[in-house]
Amino acid sequence: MSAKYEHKEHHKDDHKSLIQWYKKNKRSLPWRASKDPYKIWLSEVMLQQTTVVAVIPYFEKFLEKFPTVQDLAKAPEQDVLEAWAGLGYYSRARNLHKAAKALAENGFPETAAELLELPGFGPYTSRAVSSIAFGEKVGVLDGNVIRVLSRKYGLKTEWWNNKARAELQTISDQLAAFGQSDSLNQGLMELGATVCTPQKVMCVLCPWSQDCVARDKNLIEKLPLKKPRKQSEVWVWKPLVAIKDNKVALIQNDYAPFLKGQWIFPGEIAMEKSKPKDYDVKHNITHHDIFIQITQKKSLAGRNIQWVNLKELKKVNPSSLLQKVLQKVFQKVSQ
DNA sequence: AATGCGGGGTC
DNA sequence: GACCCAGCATT
Repeated sequence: MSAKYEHKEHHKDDHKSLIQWYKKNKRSLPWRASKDPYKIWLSEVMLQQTTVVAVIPYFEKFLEKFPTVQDLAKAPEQDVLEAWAGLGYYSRARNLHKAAKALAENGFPETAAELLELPGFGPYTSRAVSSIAFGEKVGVLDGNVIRVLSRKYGLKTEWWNNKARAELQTISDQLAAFGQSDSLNQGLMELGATVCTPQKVMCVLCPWSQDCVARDKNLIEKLPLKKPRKQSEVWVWKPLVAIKDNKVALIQNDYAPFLKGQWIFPGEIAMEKSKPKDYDVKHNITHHDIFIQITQKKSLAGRNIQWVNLKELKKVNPSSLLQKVLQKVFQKVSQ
């Protein structure tokens, strides 16, 4: 054990104060009303890169459509994607569906190690489901937990590096090992989401504020360390948009550096030094800043073209990029 | 180890 | 409008 953790030994009741705080202050959220592993899992996957506010309506609707893991397993993938449309990161939905097929058959394994074998279950989701639904004494490590632990114990951990990240995982595991790992893990995340936030930190509400290294040493703004970022690139995309009989012409993307292999409008794309003066729509995919200049066509020919009904578009490609472009096209028409 | 995947929030 | 955010799969 490194010297860094010895600090922690001085505060052996950290887990108790956090759990007590969580039980008193937790928000009432739809997925907290149940111990059903399916619902816990669904919420964790939806919450992976999305905010609580955005997730709630999707979560409710999704469960109306697919009330059990068996319902999800037997649904066509396109229906699952449609229910996910707007949430982003659509491979999450595809993997959710794949895993549902295995889970519907055999039921949920109750340990993180077993869950980890399933598609879409990484270290975080496996531990979240096993601890929250089944009480396994394993700690979670997500962005919230990284922030809380880095500050509380004053750790300058380069958490994006796997080896360094393992140190934080160890601390989280140690806290969970005391018991009530469900409340402990959710407490860590709740604290990070509501009190120990990236900005406007509310230490006055924190159960750990009396013994927080970052607070003592005025390091709140410095921790956690920031991951170095890849510089963003400016791309100008000139899609050809042809609409006929409520159908739109798409090709399988072999020319743009984003959404590879997915059905998008045909057209041209180029990387530029700076953003163009005129554009119709702007979209962002990771480090691609995409400036879109739309060309409307009366017709389009080519053997690779697929004409997709506008009502079915979200099933073929749920990305909001296409929705944004079409919205602009209809806006132009009505002007 | 590095890259791709999207949408939303903040200032 | 510029900048920030992060879990999982793939390569």
